[in-house]
Amino acid sequence: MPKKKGTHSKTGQRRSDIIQAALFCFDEYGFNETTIEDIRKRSNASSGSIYHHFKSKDQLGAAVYLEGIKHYQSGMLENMEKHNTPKGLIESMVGYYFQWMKDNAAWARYLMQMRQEAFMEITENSIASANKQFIECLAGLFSPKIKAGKLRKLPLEIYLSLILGPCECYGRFWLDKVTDADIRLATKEIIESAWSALKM
Amino acid sequence: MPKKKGTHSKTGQRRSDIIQAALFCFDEYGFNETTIEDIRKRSNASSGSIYHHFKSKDQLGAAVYLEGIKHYQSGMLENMEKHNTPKGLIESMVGYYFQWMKDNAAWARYLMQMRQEAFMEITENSIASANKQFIECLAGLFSPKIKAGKLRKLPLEIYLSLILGPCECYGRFWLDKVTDADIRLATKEIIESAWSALKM
Amino acid sequence: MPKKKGTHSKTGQRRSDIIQAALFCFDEYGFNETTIEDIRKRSNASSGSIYHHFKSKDQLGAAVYLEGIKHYQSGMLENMEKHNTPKGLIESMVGYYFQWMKDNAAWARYLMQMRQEAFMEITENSIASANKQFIECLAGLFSPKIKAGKLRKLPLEIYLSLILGPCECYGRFWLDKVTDADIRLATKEIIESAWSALKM
Amino acid sequence: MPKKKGTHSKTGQRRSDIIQAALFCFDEYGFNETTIEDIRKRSNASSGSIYHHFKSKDQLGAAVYLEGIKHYQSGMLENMEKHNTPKGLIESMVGYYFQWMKDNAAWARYLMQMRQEAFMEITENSIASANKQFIECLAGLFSPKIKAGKLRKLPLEIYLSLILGPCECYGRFWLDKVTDADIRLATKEIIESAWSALKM
DNA sequence: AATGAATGAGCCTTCATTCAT
DNA sequence: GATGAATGAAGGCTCATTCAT
Repeated sequence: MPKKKGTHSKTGQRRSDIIQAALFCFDEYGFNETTIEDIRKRSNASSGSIYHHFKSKDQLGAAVYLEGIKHYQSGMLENMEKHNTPKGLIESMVGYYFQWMKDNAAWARYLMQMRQEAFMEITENSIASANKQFIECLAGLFSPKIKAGKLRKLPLEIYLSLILGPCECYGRFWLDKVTDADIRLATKEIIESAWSALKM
Repeated sequence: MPKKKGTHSKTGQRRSDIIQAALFCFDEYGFNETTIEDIRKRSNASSGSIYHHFKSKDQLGAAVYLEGIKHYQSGMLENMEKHNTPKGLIESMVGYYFQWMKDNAAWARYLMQMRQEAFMEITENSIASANKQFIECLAGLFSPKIKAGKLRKLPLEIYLSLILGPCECYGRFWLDKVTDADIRLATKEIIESAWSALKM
Repeated sequence: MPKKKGTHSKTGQRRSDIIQAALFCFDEYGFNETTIEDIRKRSNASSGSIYHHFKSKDQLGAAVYLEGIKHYQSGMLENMEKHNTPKGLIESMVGYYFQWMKDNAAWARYLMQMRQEAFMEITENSIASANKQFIECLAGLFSPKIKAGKLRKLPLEIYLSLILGPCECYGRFWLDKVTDADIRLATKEIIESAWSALKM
Repeated sequence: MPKKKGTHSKTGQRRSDIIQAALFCFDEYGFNETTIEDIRKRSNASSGSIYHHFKSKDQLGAAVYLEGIKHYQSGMLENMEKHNTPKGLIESMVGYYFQWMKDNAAWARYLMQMRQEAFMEITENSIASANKQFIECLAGLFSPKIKAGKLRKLPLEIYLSLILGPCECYGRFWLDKVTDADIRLATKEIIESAWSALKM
């Protein structure tokens, strides 16, 4: 009877294991410093198996990235739709940002770090289109409030900068453990700051 | 059979050339994708000369980083000291941030990208101590205003997040040319947002 | 686009080929002058394959060394056990020494040359322990004869110096072809010299 | 007033310092592992100065070697001439061997280790001719005793093997501190062994 | 689907050596 | 004679990727 490392053709367990192992390693050592061998060890897969599921290391990196932003973005949008008031949108963005960050610290760090990487090109724009769609959804949520005169008419980039910019900055403090960061206070202050700037 | 490219024992010209060449390449190709050969070509130095001035590629990367933050941080502090009023501090931070970013786009991109890298360890904390000193200077500037009741008493991380967080976020849009970003507008809005949140 | 040169998962043929190629090169050019490329060419392995089997060039050097002394030492002990009389031990040591040297000239040169190298540290004392065991076995063979009053009671180092010291010295003459060395004569003389010094 | 590291055009102090520093490093790290930089540091000379005195690293290595064997060989011959009797020659060789080894341990180790190196070629046979001359002198000392029927007629290689072979072997034990080696005993035993083998 | 030995291009780094001062 | 920044050839080693099994 030959070896078998796992049983499950359909579940995609192996694929999922590899992604989790890769995320762990990328977070621990950095993407470039992580070798396929590292991922192999942690996932209990063979290097051949990794290449069976992902065309290349970059593809794997992109897959991890894509899985991360999809999770993050869809969750945020869901959350915003539940609190679809002018202030509620802002509150839910900030609130969700920190919540997701705390629940998915490794992913949060990875997404921040990889933002600049040349993944767009590799994934044939899966990532770019996810981002684009996210932006459009956000626009779709804010737009009615602006038209209704509840929020100021400003470019979306300003909205994002005032709402998520501080979150990212504070989030990095928290992730780096540079501070014993009081996320509750930050949440409150960032919301107030953005609300006072964006409300009509 | 070495050629000599010029002499300059004292000027440190060679060292400076290498740093400039490295910055250019790191920005153009990314740190990991840049080879010593790339830097050699662009700096007109030999690989041996590069290693004469920097112990390793990582050390060179750290030196570039350090030079960048020192320039950025000292400039910002200088600027703030010239506008040492409660609102002036905020205005000069935001204003300087964008000004420096526009004047030093390559460095700005490099500093953002490399933030997470393991340079701290290599430089024996030159970077960490530069950051620490910067933070302390900022605290030293804000503290009197807070004590005088002109600004709210909040952790410095909140101050930084509300002032520089949006700058970074918007700056990234600008650097990525994702938008035809109106920096003037962003400056105004970020200042107002932060001021309304931090003023007493 | 790798070529395959042949497969042999279990046989360890590749590993063995590399050791043989390395020994040849080390003997021909010297350890330091031998490049991995030299060994690669001669073994028909890829450089990657060499590093798959040996962690480093030093490790490879140590593996060659270890294989050599194991062969030499076990053969000598075997031979001595077959001639386990007071004089027989001495005769078989000297006889085997020269026989092995002639049959394994490259290895003999390599062992002599590398004796001082810092291999001990690398191999986590595989070499040191092989030597220790060899010494103990020798002691185990001589000891009964000494206790039985057939051989003089002297430190083992003296035994080795009087028996193998001349062999090494003469062996070096032979290996260096400094002389048209008459090994038969040397064998006879060395045996007599040692025997007359060590017998009771 | 420019720097001056030492004053002495004629004494050859600098050259001598470099040789001493080189010997120390070669003994400590091995010839190949020693860099010019190591020697530079220890000798307080500049790399340029080292190359002013020696054409190359190999030349320096050879110079150290040559200085060593000249010292060793001339001392041994001197000593033998003072005890120019059949047994006296053997006694003085063994006695001097150990005495010199103890007084010049670093040199002794270096000479043993470098024996195989390709110095001959570099030094235009300075070493080879020193060796040749040494051998001839030895032959010149033993020859009369052989012709006078006081010592057996055997090839010089046998003489050397029986007298110096054991010395080297035991000397190595001593140098490696493998044993708390009793040199007095070894001297006596080696002399007796050689004498009984070589005397008529 | 899985395995892991094998591949080899490529890169960082070392270090003996040179030479303008 | 001395200096040390500069040179660049050379080589050890890594690691993403392949493929026979």
